[in-house]
Amino acid sequence: MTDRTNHLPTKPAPGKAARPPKRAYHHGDLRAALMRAALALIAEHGVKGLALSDAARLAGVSVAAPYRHFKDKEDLLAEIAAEGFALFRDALAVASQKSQGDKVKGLAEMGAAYVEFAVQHRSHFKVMWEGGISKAEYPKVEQPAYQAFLLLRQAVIGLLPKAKPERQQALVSAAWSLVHGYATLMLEHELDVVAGAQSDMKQLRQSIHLLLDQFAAK
Amino acid sequence: MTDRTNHLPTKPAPGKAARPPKRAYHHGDLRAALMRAALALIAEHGVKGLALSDAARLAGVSVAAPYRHFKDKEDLLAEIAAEGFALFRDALAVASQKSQGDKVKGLAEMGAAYVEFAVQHRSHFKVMWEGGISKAEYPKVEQPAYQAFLLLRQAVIGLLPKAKPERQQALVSAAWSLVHGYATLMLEHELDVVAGAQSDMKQLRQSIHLLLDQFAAK
DNA sequence: GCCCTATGTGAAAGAGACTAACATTAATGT
DNA sequence: ACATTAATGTTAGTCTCTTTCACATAGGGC
Repeated sequence: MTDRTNHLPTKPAPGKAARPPKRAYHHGDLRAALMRAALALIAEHGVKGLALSDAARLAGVSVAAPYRHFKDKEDLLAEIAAEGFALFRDALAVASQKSQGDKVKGLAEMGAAYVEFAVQHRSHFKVMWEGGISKAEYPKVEQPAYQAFLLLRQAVIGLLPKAKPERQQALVSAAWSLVHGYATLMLEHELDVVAGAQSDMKQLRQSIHLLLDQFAAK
Repeated sequence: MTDRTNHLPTKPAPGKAARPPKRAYHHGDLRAALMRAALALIAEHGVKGLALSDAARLAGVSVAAPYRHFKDKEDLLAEIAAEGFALFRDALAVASQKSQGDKVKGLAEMGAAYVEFAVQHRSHFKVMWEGGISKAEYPKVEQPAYQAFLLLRQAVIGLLPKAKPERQQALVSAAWSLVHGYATLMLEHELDVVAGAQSDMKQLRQSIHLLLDQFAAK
């Protein structure tokens, strides 16, 4: 039953003739393989439905093997969350560069990037927000998460540089809440009950502009 | 007043005497007791951390007893979600009545009620949204959830009765996303990184008005 | 080649979800 | 009243998953 030669999408093949991925005892890159396996399983069964033993089986190793690379299951999830937040931060950074001139547009870009990330990295996103990972306990997670927040904050405050701090803070939490709520509701298909025929991303951009354009007006 | 007959911590008291609230075989209202026990445990350890067996122990029965009242653990969670959505819907309904004259204020009230519910019914709210309950599978959950949505939708559309449907829909999803995102981020203490000294609810009302006041302007 | 250590394995303990067979009580009908 | 039946609890056991432990294997530096 257990196909020990199957390392997931086995991507290596950097050389020539694909050496039969016959894995002998040592895997080679089990750590990464386990993370990919976990992500694949989460995409299928949700975070709650992830069994570490399934990830191990999918990677073609014994159920005890993961413990050579992760302290426990939560540690694996934390690693995925950390990776996710790093990707997330980078995506937001790219978006923030896009429209340097038009600050309103820049913020809208960032909001779109926020939601787009959630869609394109569903599993990462779910682990990041509903993985139950305590950021205080995992600095590896908190660090990129905080950097991502700072990018968002900067983009919002850039619109109202002279406003009172309370107003800036209200705006920051409002903008964050808007895009975060949109992303989470969409991932759970809750927004299906709202939408007409338009696509999710079109609907999103409409919502974002509807609200963020107003930010500039003030 | 759901206090039936305090069945939670029951001590057999091997000695004689004492007519302690000795529960004789039949509990009396185990179904409700289990739901309360589960909610208490969820408040402490989160949805993920809930063990059905712990709820049983807390209710003073054997670990098999819950299966006389719930098909499985998910069924218990679905029941809690259904109860939560019913309370939620009622809370939104009350809020929608409050400011019949001023529609903008009415919507702000509803938004505040949304978040206030999340705070005051933390455990219910968490089960409702991160419990992993499929609404298609549990009509008992979907029904009150949909009614709650309709209340929110009605409040939003009431502001723009003549607008084009796409615009109305964008507004509905935006308003929903805003309050939902705010509620979820706040429950996870993510907003702590934003806030100054102001309280959560004050911050919320500021955010809501900041955005919802604009709704009326259009 | 040899040793050290990183990495993988099987076995087993412990916990939680669930089931089956049995026990006790509450309800109901006559 | 009393017997039958339906509800509701219990004990014991199975299954799966998490985690640990002692042991096996391989790769790299000397």
